[in-house]
Amino acid sequence: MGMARLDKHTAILDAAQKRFSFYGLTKVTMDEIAEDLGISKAALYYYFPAKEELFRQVIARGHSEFFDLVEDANKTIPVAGEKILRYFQLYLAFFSKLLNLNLISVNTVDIIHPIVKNLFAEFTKKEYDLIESILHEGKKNNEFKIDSPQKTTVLLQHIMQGLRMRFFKAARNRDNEEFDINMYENDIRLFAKIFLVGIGFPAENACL
Amino acid sequence: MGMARLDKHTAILDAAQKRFSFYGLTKVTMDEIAEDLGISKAALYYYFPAKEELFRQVIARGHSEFFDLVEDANKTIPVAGEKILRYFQLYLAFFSKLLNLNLISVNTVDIIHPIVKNLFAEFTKKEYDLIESILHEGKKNNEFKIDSPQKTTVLLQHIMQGLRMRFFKAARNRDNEEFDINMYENDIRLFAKIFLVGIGFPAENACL
DNA sequence: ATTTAACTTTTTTGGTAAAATAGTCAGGAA
DNA sequence: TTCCTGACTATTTTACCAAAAAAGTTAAAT
Repeated sequence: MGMARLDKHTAILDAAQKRFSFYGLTKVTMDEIAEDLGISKAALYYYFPAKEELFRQVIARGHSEFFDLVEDANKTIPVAGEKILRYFQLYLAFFSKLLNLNLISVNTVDIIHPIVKNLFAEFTKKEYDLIESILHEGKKNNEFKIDSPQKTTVLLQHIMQGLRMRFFKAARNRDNEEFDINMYENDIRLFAKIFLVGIGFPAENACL
Repeated sequence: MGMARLDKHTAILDAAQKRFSFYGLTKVTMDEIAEDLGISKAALYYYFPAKEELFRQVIARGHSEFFDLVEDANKTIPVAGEKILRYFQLYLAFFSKLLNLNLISVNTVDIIHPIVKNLFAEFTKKEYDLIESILHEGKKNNEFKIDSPQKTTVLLQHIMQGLRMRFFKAARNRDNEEFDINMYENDIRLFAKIFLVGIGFPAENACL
């Protein structure tokens, strides 16, 4: 008595995520994932045509979950400043989760796989649209004092990416005594505060 | 009739810098540097006991030059906000120079050489003291509204490092259409603006 | 005190066979 | 048909080693 096809799909993604998030794309074999699920490798290939595709879907699912959360939040928040604040929080929670599970390898891998690159580009694009629309809205409301929502969005993304990358790197060289997820979280929190005040949103509200 | 010992030292550092800044530590041989100088490799070793030490001194000299400029500037500027602004400018100029000369390899090298690591740590330490003292001064003057100069300094450093690292990475994957030193410069400029306003320094002064 | 040619030692590179892993297929069970 | 398996092939990674390159040394010359 088998599962429905969709459940099976989900079960495979879950198992794959468990492995990938611990060891990264290259250090996980399809045999291992199949064994975790108690099926043969060939069965795995019945559902997923390639390892890379499986990996891609694991990451894509994570991204979707994140953006769903963000969009839900934005529907219920009327103030642009609060939306940004909420975005920072969700972003932090999302990447902290990935970090704890060691998705590190995805981001620090040096010879960047084209798949990862594309996923990252997609994520960045969606994130850009999201942030840009919030900043634009905030500017129209006179909540924010910014010249260019576009340029500010780009900067914001670059800073977030930079902090993340920097953190991943520190995490890899463990000898680095400053390696600490709290440091990353503190950075993001303090940055959110300074950024919001810097673009004209009252500091008192920035209780991140 | 040979040069004075110190001039020779400097000439060697210049020649080495030229090579290293184009090709990075690993892709330059001592024979090449010696040939550039028109001397034998053994003569080179007479002045510098090891390749790594030569490399170290090239970088250390660059760092010294940078900090000398910053300290000179700070002596003549009374306002903390202006000092920070000037720091951003000098920082940008310094790393733009390194970037043009392709010191990239130093920063993107994956198996980070202990030498590079130490140099970087020293740079970070000096930079920390410098920025922290400016922020502290600005807080005492009521120029800046910050809770913790220490934490703010750490954040500032992390953001600058993150932006730099992100840029280096983009520069390596040239296919990345966004690779552009102007983008990096624009980021720094806009960030300086937002940061200063964010910590309470009047925006009008931020004419970076 | 400086420099060199010739030397030794260490590191990097290139090639290759063996092992590991991705991916396929003919057929069997549900 | 839909799902799955064992046994297969094709590709990639690893482990090894010898040759080449580069770091570093030394004895002797200026």
